[in-house]
Amino acid sequence: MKLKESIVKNKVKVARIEKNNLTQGELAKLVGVTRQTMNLIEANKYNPTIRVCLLISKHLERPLDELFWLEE
Amino acid sequence: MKLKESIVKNKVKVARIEKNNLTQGELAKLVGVTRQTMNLIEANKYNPTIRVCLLISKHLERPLDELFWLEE
DNA sequence: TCAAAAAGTAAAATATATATTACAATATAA
DNA sequence: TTATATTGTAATATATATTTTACTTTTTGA
Repeated sequence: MKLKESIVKNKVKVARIEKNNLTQGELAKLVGVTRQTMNLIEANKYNPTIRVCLLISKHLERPLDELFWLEE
Repeated sequence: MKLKESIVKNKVKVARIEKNNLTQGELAKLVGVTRQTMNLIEANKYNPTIRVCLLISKHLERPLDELFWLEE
């Protein structure tokens, strides 16, 4: 069975900058992933796990539903 | 770099039953995953992707933040 | 300007989410 | 009861999230 085609979009980059001007590297470290992973997430290049998303949400102090959504 | 140890918990099962008494199989089909995947998610056996979570959220009409959270 | 920091990106390796198949255990309805 | 639907679970295979390493491009501050 195949997943629906819907694509996940996010506003992590905006929220990260609004949060103390964090760098990608700093946020990645807080969350516990590599900077490259954070970079790809911000660029909507893939589909992170809910644990990573919850940690991003926690450190940026923004609700999940505000940070991530389905496009189309 | 290793992920923090925090574990993702969810209340998909409760929300699924509250939503028209959906079965695991029916929800899985709506979301586009197998029943086994849905079963493992409900049992907190692993860490689904944000896309699957967003699709669950959509079909159960519950916000992500209400369905999934970090424990400890 | 210019140097340093931050961000973008890519290839190969690894870890793990998800599928597939199959069967056992439990709930439900007749 | 008993048959059937639903749920729990397990082994193996596959797809993809994430890491590692490394380099280029862009931004920023002196």
